Amino acid sequence: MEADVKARYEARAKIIKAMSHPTRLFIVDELSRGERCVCDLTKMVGDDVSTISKHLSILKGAGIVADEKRGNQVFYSLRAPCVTNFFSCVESVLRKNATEHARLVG
Amino acid sequence: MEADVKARYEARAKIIKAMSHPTRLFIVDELSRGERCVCDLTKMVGDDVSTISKHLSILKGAGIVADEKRGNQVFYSLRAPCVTNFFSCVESVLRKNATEHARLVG
DNA sequence: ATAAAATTTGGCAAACTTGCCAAACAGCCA
DNA sequence: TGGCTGTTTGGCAAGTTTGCCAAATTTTAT
Repeated sequence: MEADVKARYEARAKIIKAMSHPTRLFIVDELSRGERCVCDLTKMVGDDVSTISKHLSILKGAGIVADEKRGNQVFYSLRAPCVTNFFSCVESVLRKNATEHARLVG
Repeated sequence: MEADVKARYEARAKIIKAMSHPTRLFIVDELSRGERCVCDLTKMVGDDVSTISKHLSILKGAGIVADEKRGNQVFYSLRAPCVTNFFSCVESVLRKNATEHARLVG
């Protein structure tokens, strides 16, 4: 594969990779309902706040979320709401997988 | 997060994770144009055939592609063509990132 | 049977990811 | 100022992913 084509797929993969973690997917789903501060997300997920902060910085680095500081809180919001569209496709794959599995098991 | 909710996001993440590699993304893109044998994909990507085979088994394990053996070749095809929809969103994020970057650099 | 072509599997080292803790940093208020 | 709350960063150990090679497997052809 030529270097420029490869670079293109690497750039694309970086964005998808940012979504490829259960916690980050949960965060994206939650942000689709409106902005949330780090403290809210931390309470919901239940991991250490430093862990949540790092997940958020990965999403931000990919350009998927935006952050805004207000007072001593940081609010995150979806910068690319279209990522929400991934869910319906993913759900359809999961349903198809479940059906196939049921068929094989009998 | 409750165990069942967590399991749900893990299942979703597994599918997105399967797409989160440049080579696998290329393969999905290529398969959107029709089925391809492992040998075709290997030539296009230029990695070792065992590497391509492993990427394909990850995509298959996620339920994204299907395989069919014909003669001594194995043909892969998209089992979940909706994953192709990811690309337009990813491209829009990349464009937005590029614009933002240009703005910051001046 | 034997060989050749296509694909998968096992194994391994290098690189990357994850999630916790502790420490640093920033903003607010007494 | 000092302390408090909210967030980010550095560091690290454990786990995961990647991509190559060599070996095994499967199918076709001689």
